[in-house]
Amino acid sequence: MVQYSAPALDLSFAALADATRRGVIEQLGRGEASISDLAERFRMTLTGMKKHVAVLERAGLVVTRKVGRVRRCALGQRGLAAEAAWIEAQRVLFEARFAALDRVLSEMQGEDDNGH
Amino acid sequence: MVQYSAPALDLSFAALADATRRGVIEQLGRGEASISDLAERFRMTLTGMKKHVAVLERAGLVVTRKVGRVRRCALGQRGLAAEAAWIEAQRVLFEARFAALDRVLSEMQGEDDNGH
DNA sequence: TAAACACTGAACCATATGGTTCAGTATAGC
DNA sequence: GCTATACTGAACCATATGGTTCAGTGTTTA
Repeated sequence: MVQYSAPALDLSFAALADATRRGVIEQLGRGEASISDLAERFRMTLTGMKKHVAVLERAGLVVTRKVGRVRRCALGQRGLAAEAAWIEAQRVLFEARFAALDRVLSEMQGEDDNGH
Repeated sequence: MVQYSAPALDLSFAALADATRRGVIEQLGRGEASISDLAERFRMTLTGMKKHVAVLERAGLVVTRKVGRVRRCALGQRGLAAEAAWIEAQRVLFEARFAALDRVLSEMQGEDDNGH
């Protein structure tokens, strides 16, 4: 594979490409949680959940801190702004292209005025 | 791994988690292209690019059709609406949580009125 | 009809992913 | 101090990913 770099969007979209991790984000949106909390809710071993949290943390979507023997997980400050921005920019293009197509189609249908 | 299902968001976020594929989407936003066009622009073999296009197609982000010996690739009708919606919903929560934190912090700092 | 072109598919490779178990380590509570 | 709790790390497994090469297949075009 020979990965030379893993820019922010690579990491965050990859992090979002898993239903469990999206669930974790939704969950943390309702409040902090420990690894145990999350592991129980998503029916998974502690080790498995810790890996998911590590992926989210590496992507900057989640932050954690150790409090006694418990690791508390919370949403990261960075949020999803960059991801939202990229998607919005593309959405505009998607829609622009189909709007253009629609115009062409309606011109082809609009037989009351003659094209040149 | 034992993947039981691959819902739409899994496929599309996974598709977006690669810089080449995001580049292909941006490119197709400026017009249709053949596999050869894309392979050349992204310095890759035809076979490699075809795989990327297949991933985008499976995610519903791109559609292709064969015209003679050329495969023409274009943005898919579905667009990125579902992905944008999920991200926006989470962004609201991210921001709500930090807004709440900010309120707590500024209350702690606002020493002109006494807390109870 | 022969040659060039555009793609396609199979096989291969190295590494990543999503899980597990098992054996620790550090902290909390009786 | 002992025990239960909460996590951590290493090792393992099956499959997926991101590329490649090589050998076709179907289409143009001269």
